[in-house]
Amino acid sequence: MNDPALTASSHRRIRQSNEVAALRALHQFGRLSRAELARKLRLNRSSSGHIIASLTADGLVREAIEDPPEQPGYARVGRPGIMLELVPDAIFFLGVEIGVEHISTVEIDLGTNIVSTNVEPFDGPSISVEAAVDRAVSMALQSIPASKLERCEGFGVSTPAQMDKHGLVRLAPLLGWRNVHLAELVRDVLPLRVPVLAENDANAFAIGATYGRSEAHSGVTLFLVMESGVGGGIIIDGNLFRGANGLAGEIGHLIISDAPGPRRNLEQLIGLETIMGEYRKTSALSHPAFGNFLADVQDRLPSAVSIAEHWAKALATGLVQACRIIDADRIVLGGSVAALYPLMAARVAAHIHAIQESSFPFPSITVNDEGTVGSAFGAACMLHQRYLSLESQRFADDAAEFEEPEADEGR
Amino acid sequence: MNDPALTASSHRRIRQSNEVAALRALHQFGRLSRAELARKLRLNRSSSGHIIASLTADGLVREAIEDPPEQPGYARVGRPGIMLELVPDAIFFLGVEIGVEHISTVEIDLGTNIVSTNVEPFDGPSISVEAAVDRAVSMALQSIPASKLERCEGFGVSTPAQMDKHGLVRLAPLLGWRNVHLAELVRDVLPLRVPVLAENDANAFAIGATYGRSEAHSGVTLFLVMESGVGGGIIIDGNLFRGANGLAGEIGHLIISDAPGPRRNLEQLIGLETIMGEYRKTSALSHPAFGNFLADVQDRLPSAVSIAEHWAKALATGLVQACRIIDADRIVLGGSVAALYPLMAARVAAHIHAIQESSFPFPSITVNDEGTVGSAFGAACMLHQRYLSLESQRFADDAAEFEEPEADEGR
DNA sequence: AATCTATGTTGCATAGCACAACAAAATATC
DNA sequence: GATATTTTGTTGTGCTATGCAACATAGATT
Repeated sequence: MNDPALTASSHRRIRQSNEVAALRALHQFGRLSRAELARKLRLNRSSSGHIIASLTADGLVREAIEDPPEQPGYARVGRPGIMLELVPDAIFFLGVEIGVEHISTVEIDLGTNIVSTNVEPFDGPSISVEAAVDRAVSMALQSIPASKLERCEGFGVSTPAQMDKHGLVRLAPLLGWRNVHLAELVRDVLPLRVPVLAENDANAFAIGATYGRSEAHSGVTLFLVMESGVGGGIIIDGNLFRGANGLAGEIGHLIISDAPGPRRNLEQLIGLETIMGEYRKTSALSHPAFGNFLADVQDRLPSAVSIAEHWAKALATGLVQACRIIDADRIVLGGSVAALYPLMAARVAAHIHAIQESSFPFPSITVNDEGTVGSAFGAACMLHQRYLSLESQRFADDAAEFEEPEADEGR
Repeated sequence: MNDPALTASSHRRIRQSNEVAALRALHQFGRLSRAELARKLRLNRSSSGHIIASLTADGLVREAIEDPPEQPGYARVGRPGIMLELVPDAIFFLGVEIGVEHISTVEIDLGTNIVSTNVEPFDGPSISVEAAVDRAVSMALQSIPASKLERCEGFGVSTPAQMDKHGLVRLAPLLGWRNVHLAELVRDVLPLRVPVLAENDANAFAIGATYGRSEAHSGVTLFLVMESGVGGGIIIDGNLFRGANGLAGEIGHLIISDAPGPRRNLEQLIGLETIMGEYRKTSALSHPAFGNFLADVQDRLPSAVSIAEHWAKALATGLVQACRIIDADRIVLGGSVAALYPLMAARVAAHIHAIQESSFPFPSITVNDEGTVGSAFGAACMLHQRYLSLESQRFADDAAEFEEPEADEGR
């Protein structure tokens, strides 16, 4: 019923769709002239001009002041186009991550540049949802002057929880939440009437790590976040693939039951705690850090290398299993444990080769080195993505009537 | 560049998009009045009327002659609408499956009804690609009168092979093919200028089993085909998810390495050959068939039950692994081995419960009882789906200019 | 029979795009 | 250096599909 493919185009919709396409093209390619835009969007130069005029009037696009640095060989015949660009500070989006031990907030602008961040320690398990939301919202708004607030166009929350696409948390074991409507709670507290989205932290991280990257714009990206827990997310053609319950890509709970004894899942084999638990047994240091472990691996200390070898094998097994099912184009590793991968890449590759049948291709593996605010950044990106879509607030004139006149089975 | 989301709507595009939406709505809901259609498509009754007029002129839609059977309580106040329906025999699509031991062909109409089928034995491994294609095409066209040929709007091929979305086969181990452009070969042989698509047999089967089913229209469906081999396909929101190499859902090659010794993949644990190999050891019959095995399981013969129990456990393990990654909404089992599932459903459920962590939901499992032409039917459905999309031949007037003026990175 | 309600059709208004023509700004050519 | 060439941005016109409102129609309701 609400199948977007079944919804008709109308007149307003055409313009909306084309304005959105123009904004996305500018976001994706940086700077374009009207004529270049027209070619990319397969429409007439005159239409392109009209659309740009609308967007300029709205303050979202402007003509770039300085000329692009004259790249050698870039001189083309004909009248040069006037470069257009998004106005970065036209609007902004906020993202917060309510973690177990900290809350992080991020402000990004229309160009998805990080404007400011804020990280504070936090004791998740001992604090109620309401208090956590209060804290997160006030942290996010803290550095925003009142005059700027109205330019906020979205608020995203990420947290380690199973939740549906509406932001209803079914279960957050690490925080002790159950059946709370996180997105609603945020909407209630937030002194702004902007769209609010909530998402699982690993999914949000995956969005943040891929959003705007042209590599991830098409194809399948499997993203892994390896900390004490191991989460994951799948990005298909630039969009998060949530699955039925938002659990798609939760690769940490794959069963890697090579060893006899109790079943072990991937998280228990490649997570930070396992590594450090093993490492502590062999390290000479009294309070070894992960950095010490990395150094020991680099120095080829046998005890450390042995731990890393087990890690590499388990990781390889998990990735092969995942790729048998989703056939990814690329794998991106994130989280602090990902720093171990470059040291072990050859071993992981060898294990992959040994495990999987030779006729299967295997995607490239890269490491993501985002800062500590990756998940909050991703939450903010979700709203940037939404703004650059037909669900954008900019087209909210008739959205009020779209209040689902008929029952719909979700998803 | 060719991101469809970046392609602008133009005038022609509006009408095309709305005609397509109308056709899809009629296909999905069967019969609708103009007013109902207008509501579903969120457009004005008058526009709905215009669109229907176009489609009627094209012979694709007609007013239903007999009134719908007066369902009790269905009498509504106001002038009753005139029911519209697709004209089933306005056009048709052909699908062929080039299997290892047989070739099947199917003709379907605009209502995705099967008009005719044709199955012949075939010795795949000993025959060249060209000969196989020749044979398949002539079988498909065999029963079509020449006068009807021009109403053909698409030709689909399915075969057990790894291939890209353009129909370029990388490898077909069972048929001994390598690096052949299957879709091109068919286009060359086919005496029709219609779209040709090729797809892996399991993927095609998955499309056929879900296409037009409202359940599969949204959400994630994991489809398993269990014969001597075990293939699979993933349908997301009604569309096939191919992955990077068309291998998404190839769950048969998941590694289920519980037992020590050589690695065993799922196919080797739950495939028909394994079951029958074990069964032959215990059966009193000299040439036992799968049906005998099913009967023995039903009769609770210990030796058969033991085999089935191993099957159930391996299946459960594979399904849990798959759902950890794609978080399916539903699982559909197909192929002849699927007949074993109803007898073992409780055991499979018990294993699933034992294997996976309790906090994870698990989708429903159903059995698909399509005939033997499922894969050929699916191949034909792919072209039906294409026809009911903006890539439809009906809009080919400008498609010729769309010849990719600039390099594009595929996918 | 009169009223009500929803459908299908028709005429008109409007919005947005394509097209063509033109001025502008650069390179290419002699 | 003057002219031709190429490409860009703009402007005016025409077309097309939708929206809107009015009306006739066909059944149910009273």
